[in-house]
Amino acid sequence: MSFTATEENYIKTIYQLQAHDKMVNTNSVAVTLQTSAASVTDMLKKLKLKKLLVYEKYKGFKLNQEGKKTALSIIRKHRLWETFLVNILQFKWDEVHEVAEQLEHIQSNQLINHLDDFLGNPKFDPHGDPIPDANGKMPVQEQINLTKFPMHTVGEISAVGSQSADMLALLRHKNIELGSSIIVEQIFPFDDSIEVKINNQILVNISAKLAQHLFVKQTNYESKQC
Amino acid sequence: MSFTATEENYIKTIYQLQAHDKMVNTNSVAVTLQTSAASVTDMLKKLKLKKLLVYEKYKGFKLNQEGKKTALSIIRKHRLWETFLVNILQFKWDEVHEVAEQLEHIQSNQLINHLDDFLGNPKFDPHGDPIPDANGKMPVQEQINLTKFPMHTVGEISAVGSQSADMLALLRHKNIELGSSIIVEQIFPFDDSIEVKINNQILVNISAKLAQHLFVKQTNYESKQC
DNA sequence: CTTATTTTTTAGATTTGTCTAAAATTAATT
DNA sequence: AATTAATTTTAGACAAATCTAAAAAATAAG
Repeated sequence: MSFTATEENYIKTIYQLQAHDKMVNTNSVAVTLQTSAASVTDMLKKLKLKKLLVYEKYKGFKLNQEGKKTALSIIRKHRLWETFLVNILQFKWDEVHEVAEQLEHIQSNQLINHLDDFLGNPKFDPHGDPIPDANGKMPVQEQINLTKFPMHTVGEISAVGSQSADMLALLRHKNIELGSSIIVEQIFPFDDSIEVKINNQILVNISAKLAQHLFVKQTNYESKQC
Repeated sequence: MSFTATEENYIKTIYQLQAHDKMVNTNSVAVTLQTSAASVTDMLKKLKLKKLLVYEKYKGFKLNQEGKKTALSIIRKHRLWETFLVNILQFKWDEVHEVAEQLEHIQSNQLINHLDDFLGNPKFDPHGDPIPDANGKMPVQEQINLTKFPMHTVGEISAVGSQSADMLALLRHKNIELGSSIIVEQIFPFDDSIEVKINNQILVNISAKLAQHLFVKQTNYESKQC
C-alpha cells in the first residue's frame, strides 16, 4: 500500500495527537495541519476506506494497527533524514525540519534501509527522539530532551547535544554539568524558557535554545506510545 | 520561482529533447512522459505563462534562457543524488534512477549545496554524465560512457566504472585495458550490445552492462549543449 | 492544388485536495 | 429541559493534472 504525501501528513499528525490511544478530534488535526475542519473530514473518509483508522462520524477517530504501522514508517524516515542532515551534511538543529518534511515522503525501502546502515543504525535523532526500526519498533528512550521532560520530576543531566565552547561556558556559569540533578519548576510560554532547580539547591532559568541541547535521564517514567 | 514535480518533469524532458536549441514537438514529449498530447498542450500553456518557454501553437516550442536554467538545476539535483546513492549508499548503477527521480524534486538549495560539498563537488555522476554547478555551468565532458560514444570514431579507454574482480577478468579476456584504442563498429538493438575494434586489430563484442562501466576519452568531439 | 493523413489543440469530464457556507450533531449554559 | 454555543459534517465549488473525443491546423500524397 502506498500513500500520497498529503495522506502521509494526516497519518503522521493523527499518530502524534493520539498518544496512548486517545480519541482524536477533527479540529485539532485541522489546527495542526493548518487546514479546515471540512478538509479533515474529507480525508478521514478516505483513510477509513483504506482501513487505516477507526472512525464514526461525530464520535472522533484513531489509527488502528495498520495506521500506526504506517505512521511509524513515516516517522522513521523523518528522523533518519534529520540525522543525516545534522550528522553528515552539517545542518543546524533548527534548519532540518522543513527539508525532512519533504524527504520523509520519498518512497523506497531500499533507500531508507541503506541510509539507516550508512548512519550506523542510530537509535535517536539529533533532537533526542527515538527512531523506529524497520519493523516499527521504537527504542526505549533512556534519555529525553529537557524540553520534553515532565515538570516536578527528578532527573539527571545525561548528555549535552553540542560541544560548542559558548554553550559549555554557559553551562559552567549556571553550575550545570553531567550528572547534575534537575527538576523543572515552571515553563514560560512567552519565550518557552523554563525555570529549573539544579542539585536541589539553586533555581536557574534556561532558554528554549539551551534546553534543546540538554538531555535528561530519569528512572520509572512510562515509555512513549508504541 | 518554484515548480511542482510535474512541471519540473516537463521542463527536464523538453530540455533533453531540444539539444542544440532544436524546436521540440508535442508528441515527442507525450511519448517520453507517457502521457497524452492533450496533456502536453495544457502544460505548455502553463509554462509559457510562467515565461519558461517560447511557444506558438502548432509551431513547436523550446525553453528560453530561464527555462534552461531551471532544467539545469533539476539535472544538477538528479545527478548529485545519483552520485550519493551509488558512492555513499552502495546502490548499483541500475537501481538509482527511480529514486533519483523522486529526490530531484526536493526543494532546498541549502540541501543540494551541502550534498555537493559532502560528495566532494563531483564533476560527473556514476553514469559519466556531467553535473552542472550551482550556476548551471556544465563541466566539459572529457570522458563519456561507451554507450554514448559515437560510431566509427577513435577513442581511448580512460576509466572503468567498477573495480569488481569479475569485471576485470572479463576485460583481460577481451584484451581491453586503460589506454586501449577503441572504435565502435556496430550496435545491435536487440540486446544493446556493441561490436568494437580494440587497438585497431581485434573485433570484440561488448554487452550493454559492460559498456555502461567503460569510459572513453576522445579529442575534438563537440561538447554537450549548455 | 485539392484531398488525405498526421499532428496539435480545444472542449468537456474526472480525480485529488482544497475551500466556504450551510446543515446536522454534540456539548454547554442558563 | 430548553436554548445557546461549539464542533463536525455535508453540499457545492475550484484549481491542478489528467483523460477521451472532436475540431483545427499543418504536412504529405495523389
